[in-house]
Amino acid sequence: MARKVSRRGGNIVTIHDVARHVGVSPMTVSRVINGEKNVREETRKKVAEAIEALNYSPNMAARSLASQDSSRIALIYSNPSMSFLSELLLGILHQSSQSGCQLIIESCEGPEGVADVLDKLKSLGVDGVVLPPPLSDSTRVAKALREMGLPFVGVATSRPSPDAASVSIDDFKAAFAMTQRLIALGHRRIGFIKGHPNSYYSQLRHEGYIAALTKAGLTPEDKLVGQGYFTYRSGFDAAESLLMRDERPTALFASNDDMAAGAVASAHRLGLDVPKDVTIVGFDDTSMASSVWPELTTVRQPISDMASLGLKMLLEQIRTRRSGQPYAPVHEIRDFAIIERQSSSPPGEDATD
Amino acid sequence: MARKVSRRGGNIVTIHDVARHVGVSPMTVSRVINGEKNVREETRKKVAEAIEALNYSPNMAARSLASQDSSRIALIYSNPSMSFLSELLLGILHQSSQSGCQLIIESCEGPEGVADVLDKLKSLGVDGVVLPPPLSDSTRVAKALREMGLPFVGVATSRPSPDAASVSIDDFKAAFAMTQRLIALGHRRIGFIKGHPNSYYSQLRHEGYIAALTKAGLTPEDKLVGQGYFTYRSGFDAAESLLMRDERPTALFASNDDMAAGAVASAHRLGLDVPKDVTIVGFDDTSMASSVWPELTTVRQPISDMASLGLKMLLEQIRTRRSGQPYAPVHEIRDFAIIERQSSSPPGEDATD
DNA sequence: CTGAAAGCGCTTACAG
DNA sequence: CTGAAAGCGCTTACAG
Repeated sequence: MARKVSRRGGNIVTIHDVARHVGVSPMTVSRVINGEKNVREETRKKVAEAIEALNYSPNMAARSLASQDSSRIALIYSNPSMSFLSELLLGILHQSSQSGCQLIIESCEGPEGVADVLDKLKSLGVDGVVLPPPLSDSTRVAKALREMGLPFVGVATSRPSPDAASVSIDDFKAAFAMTQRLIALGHRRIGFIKGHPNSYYSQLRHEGYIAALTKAGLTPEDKLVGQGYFTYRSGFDAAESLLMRDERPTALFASNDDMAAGAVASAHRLGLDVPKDVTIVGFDDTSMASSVWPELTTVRQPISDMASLGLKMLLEQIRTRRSGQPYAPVHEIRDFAIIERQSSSPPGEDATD
Repeated sequence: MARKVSRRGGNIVTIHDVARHVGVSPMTVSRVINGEKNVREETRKKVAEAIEALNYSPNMAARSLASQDSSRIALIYSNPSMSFLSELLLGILHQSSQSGCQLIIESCEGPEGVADVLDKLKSLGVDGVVLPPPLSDSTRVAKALREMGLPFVGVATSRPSPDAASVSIDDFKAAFAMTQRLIALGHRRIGFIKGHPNSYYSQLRHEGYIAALTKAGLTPEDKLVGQGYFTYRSGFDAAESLLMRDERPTALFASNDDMAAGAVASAHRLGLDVPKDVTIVGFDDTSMASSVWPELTTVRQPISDMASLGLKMLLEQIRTRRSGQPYAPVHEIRDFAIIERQSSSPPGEDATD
């Protein structure tokens, strides 16, 4: 019975092998695999055991060909932080290998780049798009996608498109929580370094900072707030002017890790110890946060999980649409976490013990 | 003729549509797509035009199902730099979406982790493995894979397994070239920060530095060499002791970017300007190099290309093996590039103009 | 140089 | 609750 060996040398276990092993039809095995309900419990169990015993694993190609469910998903990105991107990719890949969808990655530089990439996606027959920041916040991109009739999901968006799915954290709440933590440590003069002005989540983080200060009975002061642009250099510069004030802040909250790292460098250059002389905290928990020294206390976004969930939601959306049912966009909010590392301590003390 | 609409709502262009459009058989179209030679030039051209006109793009699932060529490729990694990983992933993804192979990503922590992951790969029916550093340098992992009979490729290996494929740069030559560049700038007292002692490429880079010095008639001095461990902190510490010497080096060559970034921070803390007082250069061109300020002059490895090529080679290897032909492992060497940024200049001058 | 037939491993749509 | 048939879009292995 050299059935499997006809074309190929190997001996892959197929759904037929499992079926024969149990004494049922391939159809029943298929049902078990896909978790359909109308299978007798006893049958299901026997099939499951056979699957285990034969070490069967479904052929994704066959499955997606047969079910016509082979979604081509594009991930388009433009100029994100590399470490952000890598976490995102990890999550996406994890999910895509499970879902058996085909992934296409495209980078688009500049505003014209986006149009070109969108054209390309169309001709590639893409079924859906994953959008990381800053694209996920672009109303222009959202509009274009909508006009193309292409489903999409925004990952880590601060301004989710109302008619598209999204996964994000609550930037306001996260900045609020981090500021509260700083206050709980005993800090009263807390500086803030804003991100790029055209980014909405930068604004949300700033507002979270203000709100926490206010709630604690502290007065937010403009002179304790510096303008950054999410870059190391901008964090360096902003921190420098903040730290050279007569009444130096005892803590600095930079609204991303690159700026926080720049702020640490600036403090060092001024002869200040971190965290002994000044506590410096970041936001995002990118690899930068744990690369520099001292390692940065920061707010962690579970990027990888968010990306994985985002892709899953997108796939469901595509399936729903295909079946002709109406689709109600889902906006998921994931939990953030405050990660304490060596760059923070009570004012005037050293956290590294 | 509602053929395509039978099961699905859409109207995907298939090989049959193209065939009908041209007036040939699907087989001929298939041949054109796969670049087979036995097709008349005229026919080929007409088919190519139809493909263009109909905007046809082959269905990967069908293709890999029919050709039995659907390879499951695993990428296993352990503790690499995130920015390295993201470049690698980009390259791998680019290639895998073109080749239509299924990608599985597994992280393995620690030496036991590797064994577990390998077990998992086996039960998953993986056809080949991509190995980034430091796994790509592990003789243990190579041996285990060999015993499992699983083809693999090492990406950015300094010590390629003789019987497995690999893609790398010439670390010795790259370090040699960077050191020569420093000498050409006018530096004579050039310090070096070594990487982790158990890493072979760290050693190669050190040897390249020594060789360039020697070739230029300079005497390599042990006291100009510091021991690092590839981390920011270790670069910081090593640079500190190097820069506090009486005869301070005018340039520091750190054998990766994280250490170079740490060295810059250390210089700043000592009140030294980079590059005016000391030139500091790195190696790898990870995102760290362009995140910090001043941005780092460094050696670029084309990670993404290397990964993409590596996967391609692996796929070829699998195909060759399947056809029963003998496989001769290929070791590809890619070109590196010296990237000049703001952290280097002639001694005593400022490069940022 | 070109094509008709059979098959890849799975699922959909029907029957029972 | 279970199964026989047909088909997903492509390629392999033969013929001519």
